[in-house]
Amino acid sequence: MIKVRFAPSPTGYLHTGGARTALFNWLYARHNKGIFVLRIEDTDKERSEKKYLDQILEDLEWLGLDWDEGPFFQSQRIKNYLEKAQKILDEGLAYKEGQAIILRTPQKMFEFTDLIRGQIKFEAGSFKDQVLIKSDGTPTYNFACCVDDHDMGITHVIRGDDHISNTPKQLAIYEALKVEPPQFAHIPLIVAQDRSRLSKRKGARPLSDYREEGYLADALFNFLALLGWSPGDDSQVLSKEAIISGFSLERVLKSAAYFDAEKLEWMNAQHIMNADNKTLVEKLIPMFLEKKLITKDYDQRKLTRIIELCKPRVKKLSDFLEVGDFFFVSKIEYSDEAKAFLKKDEKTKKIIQDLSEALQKLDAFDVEAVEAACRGVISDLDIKPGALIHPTRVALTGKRAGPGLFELMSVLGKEEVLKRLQQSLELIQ
RNA sequence: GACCCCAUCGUCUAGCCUGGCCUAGGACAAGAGCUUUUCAAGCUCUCGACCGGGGUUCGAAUCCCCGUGGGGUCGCCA
Repeated sequence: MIKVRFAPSPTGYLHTGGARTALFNWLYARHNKGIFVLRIEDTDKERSEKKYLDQILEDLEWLGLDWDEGPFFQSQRIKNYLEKAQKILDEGLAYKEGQAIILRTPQKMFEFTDLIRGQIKFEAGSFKDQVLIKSDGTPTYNFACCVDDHDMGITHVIRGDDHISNTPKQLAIYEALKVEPPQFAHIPLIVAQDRSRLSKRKGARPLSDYREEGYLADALFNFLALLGWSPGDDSQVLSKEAIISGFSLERVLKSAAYFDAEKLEWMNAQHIMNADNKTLVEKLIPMFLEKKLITKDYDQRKLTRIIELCKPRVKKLSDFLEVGDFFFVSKIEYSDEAKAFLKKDEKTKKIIQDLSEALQKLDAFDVEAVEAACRGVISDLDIKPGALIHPTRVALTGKRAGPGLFELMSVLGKEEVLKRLQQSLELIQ
């Protein structure tokens, strides 16, 4: 049974790099029907914080990376590390320096077969003795990591390739522990724009940022999966299920990738377009409520229709607020640009008036009826369609761009449309 | 500096293992056009890469070697 783990340390928020490591572990587990373990490496008491832990758990859940075991906390396993270190000490493989226990690293060549990179060899004598237990009685990262990976039965350690040089040190520890090391797979890092390591200063953003900005978890999941892995064909927009079934370490690349936010935006737009309206409505309602665009007694059907109309013009969930806000406000705020647009043609007044009259007579206010009425006015006045459509759009929405006019009119409803047209007349001289 | 890793369009990548189907394919971005009531979406097209040099071979993006470039690690941090 394959068993992998994600082992973040709660000394900072989860960023895209960490999330991708977690994702690949999770995918490997799910693809192979294995187990995904979550372990919290909180041996650094100074820097570990509860708020980071909470954030990490929340972000993993949001992304959809559920764990089968844990979270286990290293801070609760200190006794275990001490015992294991004591045993190594008793066997004469380590020595003490003050309270610290230090492993005598054998001066030999260490090698292992990386599942992604193949054979990796380290020259003999390229590392010093390794501290196992620090003077304060807590284990070092490398030691706790080895003890836990073994105790928890981890079969595959999938981690960032910045850990390649930790591997020989850990091999030495496994040797001292007298246990078989797990298999290793070092995945390429996500790098900053200048190809150096991702950091807070260099573009590493907390996962929560993406969530708050209105990215769909599935879109980020999809995008992250495609960084360093590909299904082998040309497909880009993939469902979670497709990614799970296609995932393999053999198809993971060796070279680092840059996180292209623009492509993520596109991908998010694709996932929004593919999402069914019901799902979107559910996600959007809290946002609309917060912005006070709707009240608790909102009209579910109308909302669904609005979202359907705005869908293709939106990249992030938050964009729905800007694209579709005019549907909800009781009084349109005309921008200077919009005012100028309405003013520039004296015929506009007549057009709006005639249109109002034509619409007044309508019983049904569906898209077809509205369009017929508009077309009627257009031909009566012998004008180009744009001469009616553009000013009417501005009059009704305060914007020069947006969903199709007839569609939005029918959503707004007869009463509201007439009211807004009336309002706009005041602006037209 | 030492050790280790990596190297295809600006970016993400397919192809590399099992050499010929590659005058290198797709996607994002950019540009042009179509569609059209606007903006999007959609569709079509254009731009654009095998780091360099040596081998091996009838033939190399693919195999080998040497350079070069970039990156990572060298903590009683994780």
